[in-house]
Amino acid sequence: MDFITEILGTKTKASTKFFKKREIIQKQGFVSKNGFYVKKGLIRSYSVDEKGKEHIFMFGAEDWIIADLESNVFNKPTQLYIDTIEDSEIVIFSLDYFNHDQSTKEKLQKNSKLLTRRIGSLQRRVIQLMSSSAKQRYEMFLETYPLLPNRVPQKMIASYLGITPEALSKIRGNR
Amino acid sequence: MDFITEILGTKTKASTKFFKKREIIQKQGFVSKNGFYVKKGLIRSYSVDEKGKEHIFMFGAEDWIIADLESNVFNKPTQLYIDTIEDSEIVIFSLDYFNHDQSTKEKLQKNSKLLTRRIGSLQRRVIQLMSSSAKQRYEMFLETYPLLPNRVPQKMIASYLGITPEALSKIRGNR
DNA sequence: TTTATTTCTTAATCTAGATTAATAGAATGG
DNA sequence: CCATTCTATTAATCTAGATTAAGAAATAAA
Repeated sequence: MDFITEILGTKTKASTKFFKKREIIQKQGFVSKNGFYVKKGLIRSYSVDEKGKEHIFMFGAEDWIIADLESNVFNKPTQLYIDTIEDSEIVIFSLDYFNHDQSTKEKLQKNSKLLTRRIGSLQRRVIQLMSSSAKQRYEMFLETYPLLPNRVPQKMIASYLGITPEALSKIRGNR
Repeated sequence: MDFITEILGTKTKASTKFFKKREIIQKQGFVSKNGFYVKKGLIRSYSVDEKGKEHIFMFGAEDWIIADLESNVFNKPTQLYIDTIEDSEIVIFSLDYFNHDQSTKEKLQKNSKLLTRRIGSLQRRVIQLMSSSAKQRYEMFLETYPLLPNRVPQKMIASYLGITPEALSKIRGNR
């Protein structure tokens, strides 16, 4: 049994779907009600600013959950696009799930741990963005996600780091 | 009954303590096991980088919870100091609470909502840091926390925004 | 394969915000 | 109350990273 089933339970009507590379899973502008569990493949969530520039919020490889909780919680249109970087198999499930009665205590506890972990990484990300240089952030990225650079184009890594592809190229070339 | 008691339950041995302005509640370098609920007053969590510069991660006014979940979850020394900006009354509680059996389903659900909300704001913060100028971030800060500027010195707002006091002064003076 | 499109690199120039420094105003403490 | 220490402002200078532009390398498509 995979990780998401363990949390959601077997009775949940979460549907599994297959997406080709570059397919859009979620568009900016709607209220987001679903979470996406990556069974296989690689996806990303990103916002697009007024100037049309993309900012990658998160990568999701195997066993990760991508969701726009900001949109779901505050009930406002999502700022995040979600699309696939590789052909992917995705489990789509309702984010309201844990607010309903179906869930058991055990599952709720597992979910709490999951959420807490996510807060932990976001906390670190915020502190990093505020206090580290682009070079330091790139080095930390490589340490934290050593396998991603093989699967993700560099311009997307730059976007995740909050810098331009040109700046990343400079850093990598040690200039 | 206040908000934190509602979540923790009345039987929990959470202790309430009083702190004077500028007292340190938590020091960088230890594994953080406690959360801090602000009953009255104002506190902040912040990291200090290699150059000795402070970066405010979060303000906590009445009814907020401040905690270093990154430290607690990954069981490593906290990067965050926590101290008081005003004289404060703080409820100190164990972060492991929700992993134990004492909690009820209802309380776990409340806690999940809380965590989800926090993820929502952190998400927004990350996207903002990546895609908005200092001026835009300041304007959004004023919208989101209209009451804080009356209680927080400007240099701390600058620190929260990820800029220097000089830069904030420039922005405010419209230069 | 050849062609078209996207990605990466390099270099020149520009700019938001950092740094440094000096002054004035506000808060704090004896 | 005055003296000290913090906080905010202004201005000059500096720099990390943005922008612009162009060519090279890699991918995809035909």
